[in-house]
Amino acid sequence: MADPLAPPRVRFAPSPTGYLHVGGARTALFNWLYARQTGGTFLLRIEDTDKARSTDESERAIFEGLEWLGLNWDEQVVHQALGLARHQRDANFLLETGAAYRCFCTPAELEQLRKEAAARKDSFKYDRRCDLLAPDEIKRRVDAGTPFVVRFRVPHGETAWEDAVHERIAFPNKDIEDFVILRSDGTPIYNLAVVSDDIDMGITLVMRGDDHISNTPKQIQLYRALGNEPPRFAHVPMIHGMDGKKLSKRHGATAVADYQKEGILPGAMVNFLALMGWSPGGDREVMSLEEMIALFSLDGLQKKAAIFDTKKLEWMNGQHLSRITAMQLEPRLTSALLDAGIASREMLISRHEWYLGLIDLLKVRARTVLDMVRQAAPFFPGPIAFDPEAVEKQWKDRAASSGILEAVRNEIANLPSWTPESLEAALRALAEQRGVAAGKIFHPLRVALTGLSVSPGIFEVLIAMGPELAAKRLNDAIGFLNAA
RNA sequence: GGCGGUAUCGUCUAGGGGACUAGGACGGAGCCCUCUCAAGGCUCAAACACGGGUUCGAAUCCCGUUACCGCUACCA
Repeated sequence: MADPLAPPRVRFAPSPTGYLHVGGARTALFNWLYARQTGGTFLLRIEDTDKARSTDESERAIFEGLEWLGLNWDEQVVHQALGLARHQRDANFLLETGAAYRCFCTPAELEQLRKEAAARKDSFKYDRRCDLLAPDEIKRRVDAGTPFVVRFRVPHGETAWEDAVHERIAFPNKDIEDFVILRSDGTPIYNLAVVSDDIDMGITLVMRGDDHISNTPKQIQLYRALGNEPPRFAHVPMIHGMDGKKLSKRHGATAVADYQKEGILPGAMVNFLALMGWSPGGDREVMSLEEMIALFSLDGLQKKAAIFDTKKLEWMNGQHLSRITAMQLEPRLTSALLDAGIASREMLISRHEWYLGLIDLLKVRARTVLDMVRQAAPFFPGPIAFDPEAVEKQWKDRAASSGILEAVRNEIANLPSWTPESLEAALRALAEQRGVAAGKIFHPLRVALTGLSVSPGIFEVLIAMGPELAAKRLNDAIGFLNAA
């Protein structure tokens, strides 16, 4: 920590080897919230030193995921691979200062040593044999072009730090082996690259998953050997699946893009993610991004892994759906509607007021925007399917149902005014006239209009549909019933 | 195996020595509202892993045990 008063600099450092995972998104979110609250800087670094696994597509997926969530980063994106020269310089510096040494052991030899240790039921730790090589022997091998890796010589003692979420964590150095920092091909290993980059980027707080706890003592040693004070560390808990294991594809969707496709709002996703491992205290749950920025605190970070519960995510989404305005929701629903082929852009533009009203009608009882798409279909001209269960339940007696629908069609066709009140009055009167409960009219009518047994209030449905479409839906239903 | 981490309702969590008969939320059960479904309101079931300390007093502090998780690569 160079200057405790300087604004913090934090980073999110994913490796581009897949999609943006919800766990990664959550780590990014915490860093982002911290930076935004403190007036600090949030940086993005792509850890692409593993050429074999890194792809441009995954890098794009990470950008798109973060953008969708609204987690904008400051400054230029850093690509770790571009720091190669500096990584090598740092490794050489450590070699020169004697903090590191060359190791000529081949992977095969190492493998053999591991096997032997396993046979003895010992835990393997590199025995430093190459550190014992005489200087002229080392020179001879280097001159002969023998490949070598660079290993960091872990000093005696203990490495400890005050973690922002765990308090003090300490490792006896004897348990840390002399780890490799530079491969025989001259490329850096993770721990070196991370420390070199974090120093270079001026990172003051490293907030990351707690699966990095055991890397931390190695990194602290590197900071010191490189002549730098280590930053603060905050190790946040993992996110697990419902079975308590690390969240993976087996648990269903783990990519934030999957939730985007399923119609989760970014605000809800971020809100839900924030609550996995963080609590503002009290009973606060549904929050906007702004509220979270204001409330965020390292003190509220949880130590325990959280289990990803999609049920609660959906509930959260429902909450955000009901708080958001039709206007705010419009762009997201529009693209979903277009994708589903339910409406055309022209249709939505030409009846904009009506469209906004429809959104208000639907969003109350939807949990995702995909729910809304499903519920929106009947309000557009395309044909609808009659849900078999709804038919079974509400149109049990086909002839009678058909009769009711015809009566309704005639009744509302001649209505002088087309308002919720006039429609309700007319339909209730019809029920009375036929000597049946109002529900006996409303329910079959709902199936006729929407094909479903679930919809907004029936009069609102009629209004939103308008006389023309409603008549068409009724005729279709009557035709369906008479044909059967 | 070694090392490290964690442990409050099924799940997310509040709690930071007395206010705890352990609070809220999701999910579950039920009731109310009601043309259906949501939303909303109300009610119920549901937890301090175990064992020792420390203390007048422990969910809260300490130590063990157990369970779970992570790391243990020339991956990140």
